[in-house]
Amino acid sequence: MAKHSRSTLGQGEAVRQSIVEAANRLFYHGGYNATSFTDIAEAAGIPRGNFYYYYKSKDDILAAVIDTRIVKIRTMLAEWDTGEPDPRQRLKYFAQIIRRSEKEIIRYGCPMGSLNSELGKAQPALKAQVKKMFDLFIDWLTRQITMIGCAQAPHLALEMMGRTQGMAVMAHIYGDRHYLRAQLAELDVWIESLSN
Amino acid sequence: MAKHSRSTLGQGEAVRQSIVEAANRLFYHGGYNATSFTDIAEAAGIPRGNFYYYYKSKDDILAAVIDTRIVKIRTMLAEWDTGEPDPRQRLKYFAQIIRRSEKEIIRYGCPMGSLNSELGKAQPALKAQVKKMFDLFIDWLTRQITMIGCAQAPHLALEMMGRTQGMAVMAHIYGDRHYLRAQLAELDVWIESLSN
DNA sequence: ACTATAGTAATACAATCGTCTTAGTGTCAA
DNA sequence: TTGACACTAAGACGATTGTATTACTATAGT
Repeated sequence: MAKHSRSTLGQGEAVRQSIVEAANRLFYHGGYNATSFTDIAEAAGIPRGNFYYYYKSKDDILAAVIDTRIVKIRTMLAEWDTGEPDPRQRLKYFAQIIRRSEKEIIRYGCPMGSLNSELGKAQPALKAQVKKMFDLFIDWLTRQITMIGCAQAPHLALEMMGRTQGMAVMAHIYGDRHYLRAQLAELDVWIESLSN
Repeated sequence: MAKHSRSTLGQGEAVRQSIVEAANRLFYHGGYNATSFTDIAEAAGIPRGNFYYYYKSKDDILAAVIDTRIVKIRTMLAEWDTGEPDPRQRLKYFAQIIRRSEKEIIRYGCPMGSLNSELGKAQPALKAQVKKMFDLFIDWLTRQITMIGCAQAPHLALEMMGRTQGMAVMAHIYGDRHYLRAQLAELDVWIESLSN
């Protein structure tokens, strides 16, 4: 369909990207196992057979999906680090991304948590990939809490992450917007109460 | 293999039960979509073709699995209700079942939460089934908290359930026994602090 | 002894799965 | 003009999916 593609190099890079974007969305909205090659191909607008040229297995696609998610997360956290000096405020940014994706969380749960739920059971290699995303957040949270001056920062980071996972699960099950908001408000209070 | 089965009626009821038990275990340990008819048949020790006699679809099996889970939960809660007069202590029983299934939760996550994660995305009929299990707990928790005399009991029930879901997710991701125990200890403190 | 019935065993079925191959297109450097 | 190369298009591949049918065995009531 593209009339004249960029000349010199890598016009297929756009296709590669559209595959990953489609897969990312489908994995999130429908789950990994429930999403077929055909689904991804259709969503990405390429013929099914053309797939192997870009990714040689479904696991490969997942790896690519997770890699781009990781890059996005890293970028986001880095922006917060440079844009906001107060670690406590940074933690509130973290809570803010949940508020911002309220609708999607209610519909599909947490994109990281639900992926882990599915892959963490019997696919250890894929689980390790998913864990990387969590590590990113946990490490960052730990750093912020340490900067605030709390002892037990790693433990508190896990606790905070656990809270968000819990509220995502419950909001997903009950489709309850108000519960989610109330929990997030309490999370803000919790953040405020840090540094004893 | 069974030499002489019970005479009068329903020797197939045992088979039915073994199918549900096998399916329950496999759905929990491997996930619903990742578990095939063949897997269940093998685990239950019956030929694949014999399946349709008992359950006419995979969804039917899931429904049966959830039904037996619901019966178990209902029984357990009823036992607590009759065996323990103090609602606060009953809530601690609830926390106790998590402690008791520590190993499985770390390996496979919460059997209810992970099922919802998988089925809640794009299978609304099955999601509704799963939600029934949560309703059972939420209603019971609400009743206990009401008995204690707290205002906002429904909200607190959701919060407590959310906490347990969160810790289950995190414990599953990080395989962390100590985190789980610490969180459960904090949950006990939280229970103790109820009734202002 | 006969028949209805409950349950077993084996397999057929179309559809779809993830994977892989092959033929062909268009573009650019030499 | 040619050949190399990046990419596209179509479909074959065997395996497995969930579903369904059929023939068989054993038993129990009459």
